[in-house]
Amino acid sequence: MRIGQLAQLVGVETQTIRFYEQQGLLPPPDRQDNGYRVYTEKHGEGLAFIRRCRILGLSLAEIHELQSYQDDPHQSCTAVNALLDDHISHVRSQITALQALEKQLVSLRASCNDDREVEACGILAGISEGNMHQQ
Amino acid sequence: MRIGQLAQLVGVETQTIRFYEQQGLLPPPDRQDNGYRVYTEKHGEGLAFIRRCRILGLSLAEIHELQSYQDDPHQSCTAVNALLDDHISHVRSQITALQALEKQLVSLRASCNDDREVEACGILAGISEGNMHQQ
DNA sequence: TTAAAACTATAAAGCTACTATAAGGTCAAT
DNA sequence: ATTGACCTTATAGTAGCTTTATAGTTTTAA
Repeated sequence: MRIGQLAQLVGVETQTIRFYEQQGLLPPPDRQDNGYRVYTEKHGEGLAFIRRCRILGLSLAEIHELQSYQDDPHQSCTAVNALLDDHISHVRSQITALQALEKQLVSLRASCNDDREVEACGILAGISEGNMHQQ
Repeated sequence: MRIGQLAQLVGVETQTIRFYEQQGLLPPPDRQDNGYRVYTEKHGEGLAFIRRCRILGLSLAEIHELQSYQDDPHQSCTAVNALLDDHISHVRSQITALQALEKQLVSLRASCNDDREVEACGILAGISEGNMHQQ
C-alpha cells in the first residue's frame, strides 16, 4: 500500500503520515525502487491508534509513552492508568476554566445591548476599565 | 517610563511588549538617544487592554479588530457585540467538546482497573480496537 | 507516442502567542 | 575599571501539523 492509499484509509493527509514517521511515532516503512514508501496493515493499525489517541486529546509525547508500554506487554499497566487519570484531570480543569471564562464573557456581553456608538459601548468600556473580577 | 517599568506595571515580560509592538498591537514608542524605548501612560493603558483581552481568550487578530473600532468611536458598536457573541459561542462549543471527551475518557478508564499486564490492559485495548463511539 | 494529470519525494517555511537564547551596547555604583 | 542591572536586535524553540516550493514518477487520455 502506498502513502496515498494509507492516508485515505485512515482519513489523514499524506504529509501527516510523513510527519508522524519523522517524529518517531510511525516506523519507517520499506521503500520501492523509486523511493516510494510501502505500507503494511500493521502501519495502518499503528496510524489508526495514533489518530484515536489524538482524538482523545493526547499529546504526541503521551502517545509515544503509550507505544513504549505496548512494546513491553508483560509489565503492569498501572502507568497506562495513571497517564489516563492525569489526562482526565487535565481535561476537567480545562472545562472548569472555560466555564468561568464563559460566565465572565456573558456578563461582559450583557453590559452592552447593541447599537450604541463605540464610544459608549459597554463591552469596550468593561475591558478598558478592567472591571473583570478575576480568578 | 522604560520598558522594564512598564512590564512590571502591567505584569508581562519585556519581550512580550516588544512582540506586541512588532505585531502592530502596541504603537512604537519614542526612543531615547541611546535607543531605549520611552513609554507614556497611554501605552500602559493599551497594554493593559491587550492583556485583559488575552485573559478573555481573544486572539491577537480579534484584539486588533477591537482596536480598529476604538479608533473610530462614532460608528455603531454592533460589530463589537458580534465579535463577543462569536467568541462566546466558540467557548461554549469548546466546553461541549471537552465534556464529551471527558465522558469518553472516563468510560475508557473504567475499562481497566489497575495492575493488569499491559497485554490485557482495557485502556490500550479500547483505543486499539477503536470502540470509541465517536461524535 | 506523447502530453497531461495524479502521485510521490524532500526540504523549508508558516501558523499562534509567546519564551528563551545569544551577543552586544548603556548606565550607575563601587 | 569593573560589576551588575538594564537595554538593544536577531534568531530559534514550543505543538502539531499545514502549506509551499521544487522535482521526480506513474498512470491515464488523446
